[in-house]
Amino acid sequence: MLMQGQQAFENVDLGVKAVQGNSLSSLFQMSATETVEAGKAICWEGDAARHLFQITEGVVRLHRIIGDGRRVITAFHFAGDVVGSFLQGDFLFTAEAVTDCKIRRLSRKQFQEEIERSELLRPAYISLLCRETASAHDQLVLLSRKNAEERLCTFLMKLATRDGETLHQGLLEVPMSRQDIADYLGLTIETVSRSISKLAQRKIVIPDGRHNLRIVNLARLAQLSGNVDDFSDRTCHRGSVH
Amino acid sequence: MLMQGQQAFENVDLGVKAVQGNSLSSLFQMSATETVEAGKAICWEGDAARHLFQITEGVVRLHRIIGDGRRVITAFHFAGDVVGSFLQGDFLFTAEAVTDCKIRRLSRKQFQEEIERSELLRPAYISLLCRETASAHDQLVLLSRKNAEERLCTFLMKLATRDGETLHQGLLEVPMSRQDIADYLGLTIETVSRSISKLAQRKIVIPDGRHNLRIVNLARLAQLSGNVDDFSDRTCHRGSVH
DNA sequence: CGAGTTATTGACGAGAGTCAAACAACGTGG
DNA sequence: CCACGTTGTTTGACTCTCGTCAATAACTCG
Repeated sequence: MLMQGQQAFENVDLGVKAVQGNSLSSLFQMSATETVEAGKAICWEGDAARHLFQITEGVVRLHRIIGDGRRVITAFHFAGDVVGSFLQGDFLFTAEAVTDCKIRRLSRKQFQEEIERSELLRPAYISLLCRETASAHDQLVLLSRKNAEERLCTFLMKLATRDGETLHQGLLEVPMSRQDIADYLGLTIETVSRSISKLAQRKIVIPDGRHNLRIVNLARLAQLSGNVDDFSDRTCHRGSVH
Repeated sequence: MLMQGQQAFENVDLGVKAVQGNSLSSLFQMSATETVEAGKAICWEGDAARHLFQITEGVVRLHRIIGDGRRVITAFHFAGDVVGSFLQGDFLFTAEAVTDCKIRRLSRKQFQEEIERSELLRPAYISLLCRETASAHDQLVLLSRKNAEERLCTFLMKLATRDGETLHQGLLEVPMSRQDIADYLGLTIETVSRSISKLAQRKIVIPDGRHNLRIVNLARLAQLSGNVDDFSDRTCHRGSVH
């Protein structure tokens, strides 16, 4: 669901986090960069989806609210990702900045015209849609059949191995709050917290403040994620933290 | 995730269940019809996805197996639906016939060429992909935050209100087994069974054999499905049993 | 440094899973 | 057409994971 853009990236690291490279990115190049403060919304569920967004910096969460206020985070998106690619009418989610973000905006009309026009962009767009769907299916599996620990490990694995993420001595930044993680994994904040504590006890990770985790044993984390052939090819090319 | 094809359908009821109408269907017209016995596989997870399929008759389930044999059904597909639209490399699921089926097959290569060629088919295809993703997100919400009863009611609602389904005096055919339903809803067979029994006690549905349910109180079912504005527009145009 | 927020930990309970037995539906063959 | 075996479903008793509620601790920011 996220990192969608990234498999196609050339990802030349430009010192800072590299963002360019995805051919769809070129569409957003000419748009002005907007700044979104952490916690602020980018768009609202139910509103007409008149724009798509590309994140050039920061992390964004997409969520839906059901009935009595239960919140579901359907995806996290990172620098380089496009938000709203699969919308046809209204926004099906509210997008909010997890951290301070920089984004670019493109009208859906223009986006569609450009896609229609360009023989090059079209396959890139279709490919993106396909990967979004595939990612959503991965998340279905997680929510359907994995226990709390497996969910958390899957999440951390994806964060740790996502393109554009480089772990310096295993240090992983986790920008989202426990509540965000819980709502993404279909758990409660307490269960997320306990699961992290258990991993810490077993010396698989070492928490460092709220938003940093030192990954001591990535291989073990992969095993615990409950994926069939953990940490082999699959974990990599299936990619997406989504 | 499923019924994807159907929103675009004109769905003229031809006495039997109508299947034609979706513009993508035209692609499969020239292919020979194959017969697949109930329980038999149409394609396997991990194999190269060389074909797409259209179901012309019957019901199909898509599933993935995780680690120690846990099965997740990611979607059910019905007559008119296209299976495999969002694949790029390998099949990400095994497709099996729930009932005896008739299907048509089209090579992915040819499909892609035709899509590229036709100004008409392309938006239809993109639209299909978008709806697949949107449907997957609906299922994320279900698996993430709904309890057993809500899951079951959501499922029955979608079955009952899906395009191409006409309830005669509330009689709903449920072709899939309890195990299928359980694996689709992220529950066990026992929990599904108990949930149905409870709905029956409350006279909301009346079971009739294994594969029939008389829906006595559709409105109540909608309320219990835990969707915000149940049974109003949303339930309908969001559609998809998926 | 201190108020407010976010995270951790513990005690407890509920909802769904597990195991096992009884039961109903279906298909086959006599 | 009915007996019988097979398979799928229902129901009950029990267990366990995760959710709930509540208290404490850690971080953040003015």
